[in-house]
Amino acid sequence: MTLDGLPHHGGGAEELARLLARALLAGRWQPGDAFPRELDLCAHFAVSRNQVRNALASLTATGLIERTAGRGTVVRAVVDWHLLDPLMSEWMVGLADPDPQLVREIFAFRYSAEPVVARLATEAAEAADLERLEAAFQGMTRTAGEPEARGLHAEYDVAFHDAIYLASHNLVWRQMGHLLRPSIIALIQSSQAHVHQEHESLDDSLARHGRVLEAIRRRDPAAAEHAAREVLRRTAIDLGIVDAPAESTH
Amino acid sequence: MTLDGLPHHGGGAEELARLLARALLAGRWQPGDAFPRELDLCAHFAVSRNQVRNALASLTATGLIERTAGRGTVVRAVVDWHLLDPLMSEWMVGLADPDPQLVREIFAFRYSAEPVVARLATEAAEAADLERLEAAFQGMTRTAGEPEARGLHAEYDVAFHDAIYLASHNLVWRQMGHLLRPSIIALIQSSQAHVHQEHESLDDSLARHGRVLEAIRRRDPAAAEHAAREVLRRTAIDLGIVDAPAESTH
DNA sequence: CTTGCCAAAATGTCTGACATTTAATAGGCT
DNA sequence: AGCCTATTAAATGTCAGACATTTTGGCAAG
Repeated sequence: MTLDGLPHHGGGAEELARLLARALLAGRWQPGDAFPRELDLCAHFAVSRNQVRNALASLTATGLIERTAGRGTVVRAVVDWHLLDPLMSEWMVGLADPDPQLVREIFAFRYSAEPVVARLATEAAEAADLERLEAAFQGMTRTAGEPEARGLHAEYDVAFHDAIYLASHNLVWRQMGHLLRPSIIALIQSSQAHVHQEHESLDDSLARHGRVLEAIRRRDPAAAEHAAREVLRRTAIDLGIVDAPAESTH
Repeated sequence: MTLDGLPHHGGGAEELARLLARALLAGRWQPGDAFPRELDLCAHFAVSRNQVRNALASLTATGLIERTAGRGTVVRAVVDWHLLDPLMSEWMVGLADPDPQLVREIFAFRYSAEPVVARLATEAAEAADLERLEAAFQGMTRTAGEPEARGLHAEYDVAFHDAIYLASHNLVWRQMGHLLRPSIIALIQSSQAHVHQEHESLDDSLARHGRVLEAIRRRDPAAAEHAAREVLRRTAIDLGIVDAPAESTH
């Protein structure tokens, strides 16, 4: 419950918030646990109480902690976290050891949502949206298989899926593009672990992405929905969420 | 651009934030406009700079405004708003004159999302979820048609749809229950306006809700998806988003 | 055993001064 | 005139310290 082992930081309330948030996301405290007091944080990080209070305000706003006058600060349960807050997504990316349960939940959401969004995109996409999809797909193609461009490839991957959400032209759906980055970053970290069938997997994934693009361009709702689901099915395999390609396509 | 006409308030930064947020949501300022300065807000509302800064921090966190040292505070565009932030939903409920475009966007989202969520619910619902659905549905039935219980009926309506999201047992989907309250409150305000075919509409809506419950209880994914879509189709008519029941059921 | 009071500890608030950033402005030089 | 620079003004950001408020627990009287 102490704050031993937390790294120091350069400066600024934002970075302090990020640091504490990542410790929380990594499971450093359990739900219901007492969080360090303001003055202890001030002392440990050598910052003013202002900075600490600002940082804690961010954690409160994202549902990570709950503060009450007189009682103190306690850590909230995972179900109370505001997973759709952009700040939260920012804090999740590059997390060394993300909670596999959380990764699975986010993926399950995407698996159910993205086919619908792809369908919407066939109806709402305009020229600019198609260009964005096209550019992202070509970026993916260009960087595929180059080991040193792994990060860049992931960025194009994020851009591709984000472009689908944007193409839906719905204010609510497009908010959820934030979830993509942590989800996809987790994917490449996971696939870095098991280096099995690297080439097959990538080619297959690329082809499936291409079919989504094509379906949206043809404005074929059923095909887009199906293709998006196929992309995510491939991703599920690579993430190790489903261990075998034993499932049929329908 | 001034703050004439803004009502005063009882006290507390939360209420001040709520007040300013509602003014923003009501379109009091245009995107890109300059927002009042801290000291002006202090003077107008007779509160300390602390309270003002706390309130503005909330508005910043929800993407309503953007602040930069030296430049000031400017109002952000609607596409930058964090519509999925619980605070935002709280601020939206009971808004006197909600932006019809925004209401339509939120409804379009629900129309595409809830059928999928209902399908998930058939697979993931447990006993407690069915009880919650059942209780909400019976509450809706009990309060249907009673003019003085209009607000209570809306609450049961919210509870019913929220129960669907909860029954999906997915961390991301259940976050979106927040969107329901403003959406459904807008509905009853709208239906208060045109008092056409009050009884028919309510009976029909109730029956469609019942079919969702039944489908989830039977664990019939296709039926649940279809029934949820039918509920929202009814709602679309009542909201005046589609003006006629000219569309076929399939 | 209960009740009430008091003290300790935590977060919340206020105030005033100062720091920093940004934009506009005035001035001098070519 | 035109341009570059230094200054000023105006806004948000930060700090430090004292004080207020809320909650909890202990202690003592009944």
